[in-house]
Amino acid sequence: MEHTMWKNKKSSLGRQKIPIEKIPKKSHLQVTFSKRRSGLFKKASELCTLCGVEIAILVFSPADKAFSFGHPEVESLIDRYTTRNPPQESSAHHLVEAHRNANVRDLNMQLTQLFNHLEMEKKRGEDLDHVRKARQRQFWWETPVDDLGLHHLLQLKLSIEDLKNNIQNHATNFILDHSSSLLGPNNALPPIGRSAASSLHVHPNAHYLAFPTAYL
Amino acid sequence: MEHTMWKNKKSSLGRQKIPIEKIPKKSHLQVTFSKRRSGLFKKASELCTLCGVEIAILVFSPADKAFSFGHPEVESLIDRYTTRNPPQESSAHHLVEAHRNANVRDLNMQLTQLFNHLEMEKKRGEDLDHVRKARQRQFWWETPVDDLGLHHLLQLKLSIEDLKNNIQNHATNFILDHSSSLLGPNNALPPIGRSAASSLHVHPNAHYLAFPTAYL
DNA sequence: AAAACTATTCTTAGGTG
DNA sequence: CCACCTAAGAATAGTTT
Repeated sequence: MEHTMWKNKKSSLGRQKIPIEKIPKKSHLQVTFSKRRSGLFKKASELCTLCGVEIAILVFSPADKAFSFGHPEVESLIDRYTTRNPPQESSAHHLVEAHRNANVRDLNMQLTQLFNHLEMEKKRGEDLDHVRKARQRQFWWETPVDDLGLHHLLQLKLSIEDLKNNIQNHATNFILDHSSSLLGPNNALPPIGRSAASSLHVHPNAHYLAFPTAYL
Repeated sequence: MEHTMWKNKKSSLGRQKIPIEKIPKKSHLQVTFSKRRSGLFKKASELCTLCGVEIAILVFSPADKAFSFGHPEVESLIDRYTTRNPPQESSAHHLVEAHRNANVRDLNMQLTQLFNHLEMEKKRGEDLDHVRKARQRQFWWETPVDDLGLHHLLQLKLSIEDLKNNIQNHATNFILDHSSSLLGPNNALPPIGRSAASSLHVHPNAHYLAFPTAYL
């Protein structure tokens, strides 16, 4: 049977050392990606178990496919993360002050960028977490996260752009008309912060907003 | 010098197998957490380099300290993830439907300008990052994000967050006041979305940003 | 394209300074 | 806390089925 089993020829050279740099061969890269990804997720799960920590991992392949690992759940951990790196907001009356003489352009500019981060603030809708919770059960790290209705996303994107313009409009009018007063305590409005942008981002990788971390 | 070198006593038993379950001893757990966390981040970084993928990792310790790894950046990856998993859009959608017809056109113009500005900011950031990258090739995940020095962008971020709250408040009032009606012929805004355009849709080079690690 | 197989490299538990 | 050490255990590159 063995064509080359003469004497002690090894059936495999075993693991070879490879340089940590981009793998040129595409097929090879794909295999490595697969293996190492699951290795990474396994390590993560072990760390979760051993140390009782919570971990979320997001991976975007070169083809822009998304994979994720999350214990207990990606969504809730993202929420926690974004909550902790708080946008450091000012108080409501400060806002009124700031925008009393804001013009349309400023609003527009900020509004557009707002949408890049709007997702981060939609965490009020925790209802969703419950829905998702049921989905992943065992070997959660093996679940590809990718398949979503692109259709739906595009639709949503349009809606949001419309919304953006409308809000702009009304905000302008509002400011002009009642150029003072009327801002109650913030935080009154869960619903609007809930919108999603499209999968076709307006920002490739956009501005680099980083907050220095100061945990606890 | 060797206190226990008598005969062939081994100086170490080497790695012992441990069960994958919560480590009971707290001090021990902390050490393992430290070691394995950096191991995990190293694996992630290797995967990034080898396969050209983008990865974000969030870790919350039992003491609720946050650690993160991000290539190119945690925030932008989170953004991408949440964008692709649209949480839900009921309320926003209603709002959108309610205000289909706005004076889209001049907003359009402004937004176009806006995007140009954004491009500039982005380039600035990339340039800065390029410098950084040249400086630090290895172990970039250990690089604190604080010295990014994108003062301008941080400032911008603040205004965004301010505006966000402002808009929310305005929207709240608006919704309360005109809680229905207002429908009209739609008139979408092709230019501003420029989603399909994607002229700068590939991130040429990543940014090596990570958050400094805190201690348990 | 996925699973099995190996030989090798890599990671890390346990210890010391 | 960190860096280093040792050697056992794990992960995996390359190959085969």
